[in-house]
Amino acid sequence: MIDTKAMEDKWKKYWFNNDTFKFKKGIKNYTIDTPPPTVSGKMHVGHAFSYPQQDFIARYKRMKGYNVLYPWGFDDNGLPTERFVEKERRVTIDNTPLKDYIKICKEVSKEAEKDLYKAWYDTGLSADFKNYIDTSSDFSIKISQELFLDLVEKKRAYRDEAPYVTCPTCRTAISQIDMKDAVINTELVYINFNGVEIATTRPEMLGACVAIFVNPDDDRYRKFIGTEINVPIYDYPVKVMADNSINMEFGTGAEMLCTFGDQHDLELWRKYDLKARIILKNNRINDGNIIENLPIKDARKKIVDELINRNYVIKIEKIKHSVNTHERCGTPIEIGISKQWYIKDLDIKNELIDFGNRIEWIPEHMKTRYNNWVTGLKWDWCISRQRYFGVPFPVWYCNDCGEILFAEKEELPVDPRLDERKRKCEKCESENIVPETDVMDTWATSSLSPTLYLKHIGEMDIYTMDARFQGHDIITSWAFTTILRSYLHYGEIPWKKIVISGNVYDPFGQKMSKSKGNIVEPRVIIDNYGADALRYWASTTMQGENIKLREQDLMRGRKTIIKLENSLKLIMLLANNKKPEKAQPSFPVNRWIITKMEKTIKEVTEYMESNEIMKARIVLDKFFWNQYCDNYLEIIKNEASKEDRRNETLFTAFSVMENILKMYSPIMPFITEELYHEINPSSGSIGLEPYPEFDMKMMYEEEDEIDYIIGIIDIIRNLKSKMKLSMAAPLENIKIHGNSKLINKYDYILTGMMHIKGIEIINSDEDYIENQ
RNA sequence: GGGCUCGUAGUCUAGUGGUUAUGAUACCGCCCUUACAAGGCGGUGGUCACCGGUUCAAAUCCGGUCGGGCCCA
Repeated sequence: MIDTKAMEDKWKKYWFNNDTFKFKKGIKNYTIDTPPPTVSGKMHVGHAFSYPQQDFIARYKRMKGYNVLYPWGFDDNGLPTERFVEKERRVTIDNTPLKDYIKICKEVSKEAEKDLYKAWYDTGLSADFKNYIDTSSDFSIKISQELFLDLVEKKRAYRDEAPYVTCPTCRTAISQIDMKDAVINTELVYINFNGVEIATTRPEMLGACVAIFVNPDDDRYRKFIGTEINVPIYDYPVKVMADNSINMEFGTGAEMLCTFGDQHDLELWRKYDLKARIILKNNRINDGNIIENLPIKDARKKIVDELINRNYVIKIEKIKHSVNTHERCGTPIEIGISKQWYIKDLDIKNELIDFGNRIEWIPEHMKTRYNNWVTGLKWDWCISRQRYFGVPFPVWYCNDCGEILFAEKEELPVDPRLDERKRKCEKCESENIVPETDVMDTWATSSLSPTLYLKHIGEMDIYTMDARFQGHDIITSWAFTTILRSYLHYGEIPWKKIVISGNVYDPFGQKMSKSKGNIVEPRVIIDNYGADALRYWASTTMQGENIKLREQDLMRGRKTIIKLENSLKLIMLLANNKKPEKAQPSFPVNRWIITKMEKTIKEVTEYMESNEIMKARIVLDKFFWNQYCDNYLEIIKNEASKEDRRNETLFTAFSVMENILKMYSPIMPFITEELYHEINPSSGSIGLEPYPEFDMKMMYEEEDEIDYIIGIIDIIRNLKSKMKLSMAAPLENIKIHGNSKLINKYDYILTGMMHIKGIEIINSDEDYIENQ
């Protein structure tokens, strides 16, 4: 049996050394916006499932004569990389100078890239691995900064002192994209607010209270609306106000509005243009009264004790409560006020929905998620992060007059934090200049992937790529921000098509996770079954559907590899290892298999064109296993020994085999490359051969006749099976009832294949066999 | 709470109005046959989640119920 590992290594090397998959721009181009995997994680089986799905299309399009741009990249930018590096090297920004910190981040991600690179490379992807990009490289920083300046020019990027969402653990601003809901156990404290009873989950924010809110339909509080009452302990007056969004069922139906307890506070604060009392900063509360720089938990205890002492607390209730948290670390978010950079997008929701509509979504219903997200946007996109490893803002500030100073395009990439160049304020000539110390959100660079890939090869003129492949979990981040940036910079859609892949679950439909211990590594699958089998498995589901990882599905791929190998071995054997001369099909059996093949080519091509890989593969499987192997090859074991039809039959067997290999090659590139070269030793890669074309002229009317004969064969097989005979056991004398004209015409097929010694044919409307 | 999606043999899955519901896998029986036992041939196995409606006709369309999954609050 074939040594899968050696074979795969051979062809990977061949493709790499021959630049087989290098893009050369032509007239018919097909461009793919590859998701750059993040270096902070491992390649998991979800990747091993989704990346082959884009490779199927890349390889198919290449064989269809397109010049395919299938680039490769790594995302090693931003907070995920910082966390990864801090864990690997035990460095933090507190014990490392910025310059060294950045250097270490680069080093560690370069190392991680090497391992990752191999993992992806081993799945047989036909991406241009020689020529990949990094999102943290000078090249990427330059483009990201350039396009940031473009947004500044277009008045789309702005800096503002405004409420912002922050993660106290990561000590940085985050955006709506980075938030996730979580249910936590907490206490609901009922406080007597000098006459009005309010309930709050955040009593520590009491000193930040700027209003009391009730529902206008709430009879209990109607008489208080418009009046002022004093805040307990702090003893200053706040107004009682009414808003429909207040839930009468929750707590007492009356809430205190603090700057800022949660997002709802912020919404009402904006709506009614209230004052701010900021007492919470960096996870600590400082109210200038009874709490001096205490962490939230301690502050909460202190204020509740104080309220109890002064008899303000009515009761305390334990509840489950849903809060916003930072997705990456799980810490509940805080809302503060500070200066941040934003990209303005709330005013173009309609345009963004329209762009979404102009892109083909596969599966289509995934567009709804995008639409829901865009419709539900509440904040402009905050792109500044108080972190260190990322794309720096090309920005300085004048300490004297406050002017914002932007870098010139010529000096990009630039890192104002490290850059030594002297600057003067353009407005007041002051030399008292300070750099912007924030870096950009990773999505601010990832959202530019089409630009990064195309600029990298200097082909921006083919902008609007053909396809983006990605997971549904990042529709609201990567897909959304890419569409947004594409709209803002170019006024063009980023791609014509977006293909969303599903998730991988364990055999019981459970999500794979470390804690459950049900993680399977792609490496193990490749070692046990081969990369082709892994890819075959990835082709067993419809686009966008989830998949369960089950051994038997990998087995099926493995079996197909073996079957392909053996079927070629058989025809080589029949041909004494000599390639037959070219011949036109004239004998019925050959015409039959060619007709079946043409039908298969037509169907497979149609399915490949519409991204329905699974259906294409099922059609091909059926043709290969049931028609070519089970019937055609069985028949020609005899036919190939007859001198007059030997060459034509073998030629047909080989050419059908070649087309089978070609059609399988996008899914199983290794075994098909191997076998194709066995037939054509001097040929180039099968991945660059033309895909089989449907030819109407190759459809022959013998098809129905042979189909009928195969029906008769099935009956004989059934008979032999019932008689517990081997298929090779001779049948002495049988009577065949059926279409005598046809059976007579093709009796040589029946007798040869089924080892029949004596045959009697009786005309009948019904097909059946009598054995004597 | 809102949205999306799924529910078809033990398991996985195809099937968007029309014969007897597709295929894989598992299971059972037979066959080592001049490629392949990780093979071939044959077979068992289904109230198409439930209720109602539209229709000559529903797994399929519509409404509801129940149950899973995901996304967003």
